[in-house]
Amino acid sequence: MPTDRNIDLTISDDHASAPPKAAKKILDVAYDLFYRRGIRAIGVDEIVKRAGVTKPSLYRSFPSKDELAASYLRQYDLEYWERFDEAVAAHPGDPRAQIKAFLTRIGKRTQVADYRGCGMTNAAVEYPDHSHPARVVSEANKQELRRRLRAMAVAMGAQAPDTLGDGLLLLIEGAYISGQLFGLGGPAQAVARNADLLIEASLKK
Amino acid sequence: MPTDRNIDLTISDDHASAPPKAAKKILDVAYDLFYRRGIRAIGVDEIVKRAGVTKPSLYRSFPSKDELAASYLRQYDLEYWERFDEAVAAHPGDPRAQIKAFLTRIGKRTQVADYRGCGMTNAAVEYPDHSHPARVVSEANKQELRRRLRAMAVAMGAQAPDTLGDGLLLLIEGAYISGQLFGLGGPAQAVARNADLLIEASLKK
DNA sequence: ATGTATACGTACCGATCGGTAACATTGTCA
DNA sequence: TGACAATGTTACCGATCGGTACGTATACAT
Repeated sequence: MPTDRNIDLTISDDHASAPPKAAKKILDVAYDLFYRRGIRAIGVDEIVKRAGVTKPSLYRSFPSKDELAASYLRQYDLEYWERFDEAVAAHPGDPRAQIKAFLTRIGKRTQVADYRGCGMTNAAVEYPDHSHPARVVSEANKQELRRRLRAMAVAMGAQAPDTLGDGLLLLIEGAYISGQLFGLGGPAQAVARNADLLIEASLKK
Repeated sequence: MPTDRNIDLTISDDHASAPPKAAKKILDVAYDLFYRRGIRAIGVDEIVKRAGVTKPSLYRSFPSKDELAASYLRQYDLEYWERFDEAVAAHPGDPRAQIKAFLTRIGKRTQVADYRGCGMTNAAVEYPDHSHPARVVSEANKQELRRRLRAMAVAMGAQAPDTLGDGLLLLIEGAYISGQLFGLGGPAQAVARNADLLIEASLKK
């Protein structure tokens, strides 16, 4: 009875057999390690050790560490938009409330010890080279975030929707970063309030 | 930005009196490399090679690579507050104009290819461990930034000065990060405009 | 049972990591 | 001239880096 991890996965994963594939265990462990401690800081040896597999197994499922990092971010991307869409779905037709819900959630998440910010943002900082596989995923995620925020600013009827959308993006990125810089009681807890203030000022007149 | 800091070295270089200090060459090169490509990404071998010195020379001047990184950030800190104080000095007694000047400058600096954001912020992302020498310097710098922004929000007569100060910090950090994420035409160019909007909204009533 | 394909493990690779020991060379000042 | 401090030279350390050659175990269809 070696592993009790990933039991939650079996909920959607039916059949009696279906042994937990090495690739999934590797990606799960890599996700956690890469996010919490950084991609460059984690070696493949530690990943395979914590995943209970061996190195060749990793390289049969992923062509390289860089591609494993990109896979981690693709998974991150999926879950990111799930959270985003949840905030959107909670307030249909009310983009201002959607933003507020999303930012309130971010603000809350930053108020925990050892908060590590946004995996996408962190990866971009770790890899300045625009051609790095991980950075490609990260940049695409941020472009999409910008697109959505600007669209919501339009829907809110902002005077200068692109400016407001970008302002919201700046606040969000600032929350991610200052969340991990300041820890509890940091500026990130004020992100939703400031965003609402900014929205208010951008709709005026 | 660190491009002009080597000039004095080449011009005033030795012959006459002082021998070229290895420590300075090392720190100059490390500054440039650490900032542009990241601390973890740069090995000591590359630093000494580019500095034209040898490894023992590095370790006679700096106890470790981590301490060299901290020294780089201490230098960064000095230049950071120089720039900040320039913006302040340009508008005596007018904190709102000081902020605007500082943010306008940041917004401009982000609009260049291969912009790499804030060295302090980047170092904190690279080293989540709060006890890391580089991170210690980084966190102190950010605490000071927060302190100053909040004080300026008070001076501006904001309704909730701590909230405004923190909001400005979020915008600034967002500009640093999105500057390196989006490159030219990114959201960071709107930082000063959004800050002014936020200030306006925070003074109202 | 047997062949076959797939999954996994043992052991290893060369390169690079941060860091050091021991000694030679240089410039400056007295 | 002699002494000192700073730097250079060469060679090395153990650990870890990302990555792989190659043999072994298991599953399944025939």
